[in-house]
Amino acid sequence: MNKLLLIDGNSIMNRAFYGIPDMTTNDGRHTNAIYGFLNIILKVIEEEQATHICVAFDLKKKTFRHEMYEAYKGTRKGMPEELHEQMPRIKEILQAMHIRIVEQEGFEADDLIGTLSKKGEREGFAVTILSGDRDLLQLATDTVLVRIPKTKHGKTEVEDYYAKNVVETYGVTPLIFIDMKGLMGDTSDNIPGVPGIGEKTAAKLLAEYGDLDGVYAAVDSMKASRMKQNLIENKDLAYLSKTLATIKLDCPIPFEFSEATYHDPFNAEAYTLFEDLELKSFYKRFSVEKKEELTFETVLIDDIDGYNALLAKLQKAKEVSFAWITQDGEALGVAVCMDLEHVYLIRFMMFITEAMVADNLLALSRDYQVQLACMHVKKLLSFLDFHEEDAVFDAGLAAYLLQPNQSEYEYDTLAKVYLDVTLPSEKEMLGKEKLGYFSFEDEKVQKWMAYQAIVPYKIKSVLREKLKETGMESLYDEMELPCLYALYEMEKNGIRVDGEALHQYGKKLRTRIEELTAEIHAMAGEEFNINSPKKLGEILFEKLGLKNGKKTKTGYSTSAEVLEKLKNAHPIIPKILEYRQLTKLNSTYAEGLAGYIRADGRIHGKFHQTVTVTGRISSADPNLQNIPTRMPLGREIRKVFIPEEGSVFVDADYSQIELRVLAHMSGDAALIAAYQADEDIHAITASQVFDVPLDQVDSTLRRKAKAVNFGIVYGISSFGLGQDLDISRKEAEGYIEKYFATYGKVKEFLDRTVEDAKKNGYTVTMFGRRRPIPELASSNFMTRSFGERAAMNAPVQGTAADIIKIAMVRVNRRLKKEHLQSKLVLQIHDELIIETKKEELEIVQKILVQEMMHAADLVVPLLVDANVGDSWYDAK
DNA sequence: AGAATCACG
DNA sequence: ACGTACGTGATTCTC
Repeated sequence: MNKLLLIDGNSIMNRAFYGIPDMTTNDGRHTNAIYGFLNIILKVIEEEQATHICVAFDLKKKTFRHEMYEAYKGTRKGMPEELHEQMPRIKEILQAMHIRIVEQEGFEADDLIGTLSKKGEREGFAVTILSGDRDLLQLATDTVLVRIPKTKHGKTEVEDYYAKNVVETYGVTPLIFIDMKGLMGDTSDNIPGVPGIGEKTAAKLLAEYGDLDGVYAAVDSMKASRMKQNLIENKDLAYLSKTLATIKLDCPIPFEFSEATYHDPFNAEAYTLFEDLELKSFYKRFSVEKKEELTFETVLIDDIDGYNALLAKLQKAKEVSFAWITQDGEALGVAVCMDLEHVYLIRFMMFITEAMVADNLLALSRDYQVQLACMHVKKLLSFLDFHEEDAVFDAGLAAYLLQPNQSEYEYDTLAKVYLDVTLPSEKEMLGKEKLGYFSFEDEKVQKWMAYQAIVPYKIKSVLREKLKETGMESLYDEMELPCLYALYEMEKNGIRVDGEALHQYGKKLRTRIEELTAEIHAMAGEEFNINSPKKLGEILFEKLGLKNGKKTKTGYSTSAEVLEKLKNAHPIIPKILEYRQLTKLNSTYAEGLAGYIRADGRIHGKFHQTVTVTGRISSADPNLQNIPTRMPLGREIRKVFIPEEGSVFVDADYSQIELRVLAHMSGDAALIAAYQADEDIHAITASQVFDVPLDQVDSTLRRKAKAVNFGIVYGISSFGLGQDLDISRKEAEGYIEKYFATYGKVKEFLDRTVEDAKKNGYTVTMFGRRRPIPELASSNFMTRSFGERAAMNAPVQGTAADIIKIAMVRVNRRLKKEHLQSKLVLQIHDELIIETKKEELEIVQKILVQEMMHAADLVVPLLVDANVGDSWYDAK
């Protein structure tokens, strides 16, 4: 039997748009609705095994029913621009996929679907209607199925309705469903209905009187009530609503279903559109061979003569790019490229050893003046002993500066952005394949290796050019590229951890956790998983009946913020708070860190340079930038981070670097004066904002002022500040106004920053680092507001990040140049830690403090606090 | 895979 | 009227 699928294009696009987070192509075109739409319809097409498909759309021109509504109540809201721009694109895609589009001037999509469904039924199709709009339920019959997709916890589930299911759910038949809409209205569909009548009442009335006419025939005999009054007063509205809700079944349809067969959707034409919109998850559905847009020849080098001949050519080349091919920390070979026609794949083996090739590559840079390029230099340094002076071009790093909001910088992404070429990703090429000696003979593996060498070769000049254009060339050459070597040092050095002490700490925690678990279960009267916010919420707010079920998203919030307010409501609350704290310390730190201690007794975490949008470094595996310090018990962990024998830690951190940067960038005289006089900035702010003489500022006022200062740096909002200080929005508003009255130039600076960012699409730090903020162009208030706050924060946070990068580079250089054995071990955003040989303590501490203080020339001093200790705990 | 929570700057 | 502080990463639970 032929299956006809009728899709309500507008409503599904709408659902997809609001259900899927924003997605854009690299050049900023929105695709979330298209993506969601295709996902839903392809899923349904597959389930239904549809043979014929029509997608109906509304045309822009207003229809009769719209006009009736607008006559009733103002103008209908248009769709947001981000959705609007996706409409022509989805139609283009459907066309390319040979899916019939139905549009008729003067008719809405649901009228067309109604008509088509009747026509389909008459012609013997099994008809399925897919819509996000419950209005369409009136079309359900014994054979016509109406399917309504719902997003539940991120997953799309589809509700199915035949006529009998409509009766089960709403208590009325699909035809009477229209009358029901007439009575109850539908806010999402802009149908007014009769005031005071909702789903329950409407169903009751219709069950009793049959239909709308029946209700009104009997209205006079009803006993006096508010409802009766409403019915009588709004009779016209009820009938208007019914007309609004009635779907037409007699539109002209100028084609036959034979012209709507579903065939060959994943063809070459469709592929180019999917590719253009970067809808990668659909690529695999296409069987068409991908066009090879990067043509080159791979040459396998696996004998010494071949290698020597290649090496001779490389030594005469001007530019060479390469990729060190590794798996699980083991090097297999190297891909090399010195022209656009060939990629040489050097396979490590008996006579072509890794060490030899590594030496030869280093020599290319050092002895033959060859300019080298590759993708992720820091990852290579454990194999190739490049130094800062070698100036190997890092395509990934350059691409990060140009677009720091990208999630990764692998060859396929770089090729798409800078060459407009779509290459299969590593995952697509290799899957879960394990590489080995014979992989060099596999064509796919060869391609994968080759891409990693040829992509940097091809894009290097483009990246250079763009860095110049955007004024970020010196940022790249003088800050980011050298910084990578300092970061590598820290990764290589690692930090020593006392494993036994860590174990003892964990043991102490676990003992207390067991006690707490028992106490909490006893108080709750049952055993349950305290780690499950869902279960915990049920226990607290249902079983124990605690009042504050206030914050919800997918249930009750049980965050510390909420629990803190309930502290005195029930003795179980403080126990839970303590339990939370201890389990966090145990799993993330005590147990988590233990797994990272290597044979050398040290933890070698990773420092990522191309992750944050603002220019900061991030730390992972493990994250060493969020080791506890704020709470005493958590802070204890820092005692297990210790220097090796004969060394101590020197720990130096900037004092309020972001506020100082703000003072400099805004040029605010009051703020600058305060810092130049080395005043307590939070106390000064308190005195100004709260109109209190400086000597009468107590700790509470100072704390509040500190929160205001933080708020300024974060892109102040009265709501956020109010939340943080637990005061009213109004009160917070007052603080902010007073702050800006005191520091007028700061306000000017923040306003100017947002304005420039809106104009340019990005913010800029003192050192030229850009952060794109596409959210500023959003038509969505919330998204745009976020963009504004981010714009206020980015130059400040970013400049601070720039400054400490400069300091790191200079400190690292001096340690090397002065042949010191001390080594950088950690960077925590405004803090640097050096594991210092005791005999070098004096000089190293001086170097660290001096270089940090003078890393940037601001109009206010950059103050640095330094401490020495036998553990991280003691050095802070 | 994503949400909730919480550790840091 | 909209519903929020900026920037990260790890763990656990839930789907």
